[in-house]
Amino acid sequence: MQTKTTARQPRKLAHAVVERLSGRIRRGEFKPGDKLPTESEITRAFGVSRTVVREAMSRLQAAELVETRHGVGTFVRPGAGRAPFRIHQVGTATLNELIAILELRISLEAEAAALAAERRSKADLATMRRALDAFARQVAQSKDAVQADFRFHLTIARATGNRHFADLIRYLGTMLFPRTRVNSAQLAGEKRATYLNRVNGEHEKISEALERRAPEAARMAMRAHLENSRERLRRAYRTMLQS
Amino acid sequence: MQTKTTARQPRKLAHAVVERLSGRIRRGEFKPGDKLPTESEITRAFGVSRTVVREAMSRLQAAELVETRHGVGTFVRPGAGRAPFRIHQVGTATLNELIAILELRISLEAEAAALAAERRSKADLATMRRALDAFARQVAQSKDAVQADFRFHLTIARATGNRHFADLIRYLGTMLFPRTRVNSAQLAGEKRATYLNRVNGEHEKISEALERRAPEAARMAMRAHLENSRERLRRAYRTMLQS
DNA sequence: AGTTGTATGATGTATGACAACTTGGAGGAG
DNA sequence: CTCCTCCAAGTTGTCATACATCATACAACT
Repeated sequence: MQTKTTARQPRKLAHAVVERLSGRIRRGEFKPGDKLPTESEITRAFGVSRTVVREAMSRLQAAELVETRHGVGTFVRPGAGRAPFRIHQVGTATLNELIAILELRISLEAEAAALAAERRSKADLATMRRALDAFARQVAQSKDAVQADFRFHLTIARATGNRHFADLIRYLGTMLFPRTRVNSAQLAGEKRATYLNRVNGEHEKISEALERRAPEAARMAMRAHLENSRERLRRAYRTMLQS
Repeated sequence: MQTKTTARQPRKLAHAVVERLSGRIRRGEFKPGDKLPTESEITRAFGVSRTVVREAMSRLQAAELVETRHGVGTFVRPGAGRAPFRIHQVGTATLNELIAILELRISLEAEAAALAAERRSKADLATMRRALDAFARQVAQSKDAVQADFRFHLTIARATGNRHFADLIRYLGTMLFPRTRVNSAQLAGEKRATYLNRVNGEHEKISEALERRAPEAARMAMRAHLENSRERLRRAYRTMLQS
């Protein structure tokens, strides 16, 4: 009963159906808005059971390639084929991977700081202030102030008025969060405190530039802050390898 | 038989199961590496058929929250809950939306140009040259040289050696491609030619900076190029509204 | 001890039936 | 003739059952 087309790899039939259908969508054989064949038609065409077809449909839906309306059919969604941006890190967090992501952050946050300096509202300054205070408080309690740190950066991104900056920076943040925490955990006692205080000082410089509505100063301060971060990262890894 | 928990909205049972399971995963009740209950257990727990459970599983897989191994079970993937970055534009392409995306591009490509000026290989210069030639050729044939334009920018992104720059810029490019084409189609004849020649000149300036390994010059040239793009966009929309 | 066989439980697929929903058109009321 | 109602056909959503395939643990055999 089964056709020879996919007989080689009988495991994951649904996967094969997904591949072929999504291929035809991306290739433009099914254009956005088109109604693609009914489940029973696909069943006949591919020689698989409806179970498999439904599983495949489910995946296409999850990929936001199609949209199915109960009792009507499934349709190709407008803007199909645009894969979202994602960072495919290959498990191992190499130093180079982290630095690559940091380069992206430098690029984005430097510009974001400049834009925010022009556009920030008083409310933005207030939430920024709260983040900075929380940071200082956490440092005093010998905690890793990672959350407050992130909130500070995110507030600046939001102050640009361009939500894409905030979205992207948050995404990048979630990517390298677990690791930065590990890194700061490497340091202990005195060193850790001085390190965090220096970070705090850099944050204050950025904040000050935003208050003064000084775009170029903000850009430079943010760039310096993140480049210092990069250097700290390099050093941390070197000492880690030596121990 | 059915529990009251989701009886209100009997449509999309699978969706409900997905919500509850993904919620428990994000909430940390199921940690990465954990094996979550078998399909029959979930069937009993939620009072739905195995069909629904499998549909839910399928979506969780597609979302890369879990991974199922045949004959063993389904496990929570490490790094679950990190949604990829995507631009949620709501159909209508307002001017502000396009400018917001362009701001991102400015931020990224300016830095990319600077990095590429330091790191570019001779091969990079060659492919850049090819893109520029193709651009000029297309302009001579009165075609919209969008593809060649994009290839030029993408080559620079790749020359940074940081693949994330290339990935992101390509993503942004696919976002605003259809529209830029529309815009350049607005212009006709003489104006279009002078416009494209000016773009070509700006490209050449960037290229020259990359050859000279002059990071700051490359950064400024790229920034000027894209800011000009932004102004052209503003003008095009203004004239469009008047007609 | 080391290998093989087998039992068990898990996911993958097939099949048939019915429920819920949408749409379009037949048929009656005005 | 027009409009409304209602139903019938077609499609997706859900259920139930059975069997196939895979992975693992443990018993049995050499």
